[in-house]
Amino acid sequence: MATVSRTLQQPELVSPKTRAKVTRAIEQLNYKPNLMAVKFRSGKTHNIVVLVPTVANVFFARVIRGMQEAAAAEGYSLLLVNTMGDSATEQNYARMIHTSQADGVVQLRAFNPFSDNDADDQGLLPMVNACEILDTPQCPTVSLDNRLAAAAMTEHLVELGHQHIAMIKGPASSPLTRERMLGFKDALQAAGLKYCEELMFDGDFTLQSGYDAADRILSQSHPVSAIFCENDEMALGAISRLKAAGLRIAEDISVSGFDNIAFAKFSDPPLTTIAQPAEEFGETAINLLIDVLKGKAKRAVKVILPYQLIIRNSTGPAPAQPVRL
Amino acid sequence: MATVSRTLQQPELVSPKTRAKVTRAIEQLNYKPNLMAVKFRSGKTHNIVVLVPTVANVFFARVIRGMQEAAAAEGYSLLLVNTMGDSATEQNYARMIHTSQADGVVQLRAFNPFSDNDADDQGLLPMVNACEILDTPQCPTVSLDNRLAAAAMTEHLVELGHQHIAMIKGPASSPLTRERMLGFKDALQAAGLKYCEELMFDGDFTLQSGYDAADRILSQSHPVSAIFCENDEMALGAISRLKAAGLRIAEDISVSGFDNIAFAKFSDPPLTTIAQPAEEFGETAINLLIDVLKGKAKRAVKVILPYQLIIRNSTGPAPAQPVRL
DNA sequence: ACAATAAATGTTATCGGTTACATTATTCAC
DNA sequence: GTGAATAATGTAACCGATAACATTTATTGT
Repeated sequence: MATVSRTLQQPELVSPKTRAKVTRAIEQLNYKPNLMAVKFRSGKTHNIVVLVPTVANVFFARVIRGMQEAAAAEGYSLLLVNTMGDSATEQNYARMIHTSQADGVVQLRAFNPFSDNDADDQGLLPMVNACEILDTPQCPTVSLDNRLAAAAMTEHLVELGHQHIAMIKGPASSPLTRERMLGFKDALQAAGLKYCEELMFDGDFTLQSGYDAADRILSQSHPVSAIFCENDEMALGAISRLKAAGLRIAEDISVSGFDNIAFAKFSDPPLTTIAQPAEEFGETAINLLIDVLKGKAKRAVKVILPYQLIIRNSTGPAPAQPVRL
Repeated sequence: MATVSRTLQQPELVSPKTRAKVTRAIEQLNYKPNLMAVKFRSGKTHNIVVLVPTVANVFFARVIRGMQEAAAAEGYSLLLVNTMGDSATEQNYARMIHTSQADGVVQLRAFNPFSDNDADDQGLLPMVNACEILDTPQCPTVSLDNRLAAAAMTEHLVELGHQHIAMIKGPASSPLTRERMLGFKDALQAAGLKYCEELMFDGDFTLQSGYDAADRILSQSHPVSAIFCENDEMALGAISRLKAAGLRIAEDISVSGFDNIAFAKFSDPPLTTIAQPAEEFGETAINLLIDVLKGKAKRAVKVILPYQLIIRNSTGPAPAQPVRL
C-alpha cells in the first residue's frame, strides 16, 4: 500500500523495477486514487467557495473566468454560488469552511459572511473580498479606485461642456455606489459645478432599471444634458429609453457607462465607459486567497487595480441649449 | 461518539436528556462535523461538475443560475468549470468522477468527456448532456428542438417576403449549428426558395464574430435582405456593422437572433429572436442527473423544452428591391 | 567476506465520522 | 420481584491514502 502511494508521490524513492510493477498493476486494475480520502486525511480540500451576487452579470462572468484560471493553475476547484445578494445564503455557504468542505472564500460583495465569533485570532479568516469591498475589511481585498475612476469619467463629461449631469446609481447599500457618487461629487466640485440631489436616480445594475431610471429622468423638470450610469447595463437600458423618446445619443444627450462589457463596444452608439480588468480581479483574488491559505499573506493586503477611461461615441459636446426632455 | 452521531442524524433514537446534554456540549465546544469525513465514508460527495464552454456567455449564465437553484434544493454543490470548449480540459475534469471528487457531470457541449472504457456496463454514466447535445448520447439529455425553432424563425422571415436570407452560423463542429441550418433549409424548401451556400457565413457565437461576418456579407455580391443569426450576440454584432454601413435595420435589412438574452430587448432596434427557457435547462439537467445518481432514471430520457418566437423590431417586410450592400 | 551504511519495502496508526454489534439500563407483564 | 422484551448507550471496525516507523535487501569500504 505504502509503496503504491510512494510510486505515485515520490517515485524516486522506489526502485525502477518495483515502480514498473506497480505501474502495470495500476494499469491492469484500472486503479484510481480516492481523492476524497486524501482530502480528508490532509485536511485540505483544495476547494474555494466563490460568492457571486449574480453569475448572470457579464462583468462577474469575466471575473469568474479569471478566478477559474488562477485556481486551476494552483490545483484548486471553485464552488460557485449564485447568492442573489442574499446574506443568509452567503453565511450558509461560508459555513462550508467550518465543515471542512472548502478551504477559503472569495466574496464579491461588501458583506462579511462570517459571524464575529468566527474571527480567528491566531490568523486571517480564509477570505478575500474583491470587486465590491467592505469599508473595514478583515481580509485582503482587490478593488478599483472607484472614486477616482468616477471622477475621471465626470471630468470627461465636464470637459465636453456638460453642466447638468444626472447619475443613475446602483443600490444605495452598495459601497460601489457610494464611492462612485463621491468621485462624481469630487469632480463637480473641482469644476465649480453644483451637485443636485434631484438628478440622482436609483437603479440596481440591470438593463431594465436603467431603462426605468431614464424614464424618470425624462419625466422630471430639471435640464439634463448627460447621464453618468454606474454600469454599462444600466447605460444601455437608459439609451434604449432615450432613443424611444426620440433623443439622439451624444448629440442631444450624452450617456456614459462603467465596466466596459463586451456589448459596450457594439452598442449604437458605442459606449463611453470605464474599463476594469475583470479577469485580473478574479486572478488576483484567487492568488491572494491561496497566499492566505499557505499562511504567507499579510493581514492588510489591499490590491488596487487600474481603471481606464474608454471614450467612444455615446458622449459628445453639450448642446448649446439643453434639449427639452 | 456514536451517540453524537445519532443525536444529529436520528434524534429519535436518543433519550431526551442525553440529547440535551449532547446538544449543550456541541454548543460549548463549538463542534462542527467534518463533512469531508462523511463524504469520504459514504462515498457520496454531493458535488456536481459542470462543464461550461464559457461562463461569460449570457445564455449559459442563465442556465447556471437554474442549475444552482436546483442543486441547492437537493443539497448538491456545483463545481463550475470554464472549459473554453477544450476537450482535454473537459476530460480532465470529468475524471473527478473517478477520483471520487464528484458524483456526476453536466456537460453543456456536444462532447463526451468520458473515454470509451469508462462506459459503465451495469449502469448509466453519471452524466447529463444539456443545451448542445450529442448526436448519439449515452446519457439523458435536455435540449431544444433547434431544427423546428430555426424553421419557425425562417418562416417568419419568409412570410415577411424575404427571398435572399443569409445565415451567420456557429462553429461547424457544433450540432446546434447543424440543427439550426437544417431547420433553415427545411423552411426554405417548404417555401419553394433555393438554398444558397454562398449566403452561409461562419461565426463563433461572439459579438465580434457577428460583426466580422456582417462585414463579409457587405463585401460580397449576392443580394441579401435578411440575416438569420444563430445567436443574439452575433446578431447584435452584425447589427453594429450594418448600421456602420448606413443600413437601416428592418427597413433595409432584417436581422434575427436566437436565445433572447436580456440585451435583445434593449438593443436598437429590439431584436427578433427565439426565446429558450435557459433556467429551466439548468434545473432540468440537474434534476435528471440526481435521478441518475439515485439510480432511478431510464437510460434514454430525452427532455425537449419549448421554444418561443419573439418578434420585435429588427425584422420587417422585405424591401421591394434589395438594397445595394 | 563481513561490517557498516544506505536503499527499498513492509507494517501500522491515523484522520472523523458512521454503522454493526455488544452491552447496559429501563420498562412491562405476570 | 423476576424474567423477557425493548430502549438507550457504548465499543470497535471501517472507508483509503499517508506518514512514521520497522524491517528487509542492496551497496559500499576495508
